[in-house]
Amino acid sequence: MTGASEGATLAGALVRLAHLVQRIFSEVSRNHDLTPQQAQLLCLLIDGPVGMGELSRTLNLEKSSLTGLVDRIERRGLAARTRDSCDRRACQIALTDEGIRLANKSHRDVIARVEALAAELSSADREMLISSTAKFDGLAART
Amino acid sequence: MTGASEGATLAGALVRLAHLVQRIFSEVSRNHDLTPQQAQLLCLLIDGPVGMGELSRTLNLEKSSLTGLVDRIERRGLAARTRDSCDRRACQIALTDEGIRLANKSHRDVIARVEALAAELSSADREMLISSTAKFDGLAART
DNA sequence: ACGTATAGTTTGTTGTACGAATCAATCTAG
DNA sequence: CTAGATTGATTCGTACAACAAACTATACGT
Repeated sequence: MTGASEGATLAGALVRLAHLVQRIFSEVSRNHDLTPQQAQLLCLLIDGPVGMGELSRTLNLEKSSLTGLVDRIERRGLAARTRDSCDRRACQIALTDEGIRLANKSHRDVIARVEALAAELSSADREMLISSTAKFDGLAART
Repeated sequence: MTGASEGATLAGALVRLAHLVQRIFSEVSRNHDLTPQQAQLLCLLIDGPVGMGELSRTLNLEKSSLTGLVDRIERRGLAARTRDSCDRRACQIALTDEGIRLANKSHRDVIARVEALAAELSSADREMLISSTAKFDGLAART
């Protein structure tokens, strides 16, 4: 992932950055007794119930993998399946109260940790970082 | 991971970015019949043999987890353990010829995919992205 | 109504990751 | 120089993650 002497290549910097974010995410998850995947799922549900199909797409997970993940999150009482009224095959995954609590806490913590790291950057640098990464993300969205 | 309506927050952009890099990494790995973890290990060994201790630290993995990962990579003939001459407890993990081939190919592919995405950015934007992410990585290194 | 497509689950397998216990080599006091 | 602590790595048991293929049930088009 690092390796192969990339001093200031774009890819190198981005890969290191991804690794870093990943680590933060893992640590935060662990602090809340969640796996990174479970925390990620919770965060994805913060804005409201989502169907399995959409989850599968945004998480890049096979439907079968997702079933298990949701099973475990449900077994812990953090979310629940509710049958979709329009389509009786489909279901929506919604956070429980406990799930909302945990999701918000995790989300908040991740943000805090990232912001803490960035605290030493000048606000100009922060702006640049935001705009350039956002621009990059934008490119990817159209793929 | 996304969720919670962060329009242009720093953390939000970085998390999305990490997710994106992660996805690229997964796809490339899969194309070479590797898991992301295995590919990451291979890339880490490109610059030469590394000991278990250092690997464990840079990968953020418990020693016991690493043992299994190296086992599987070794079973596929991509790397080999060699006892350290100075410390007979320790061992160095070195790529085999086949491992070198695969590692380089994977590494190259990841870079290519990232660069392809960034190709549409103006060179000024690329420069900004590089310098700002590198600066951020630099901050984290001192943690 | 029939066939096809879609949404999710089940099943079986491989890989990932941890912690606790273990083992051997090394280091360090005394 | 040896007893005890430390360090580097493996083993074992367990839980989770991820996939593919096969399957169930609902929805939809003609």
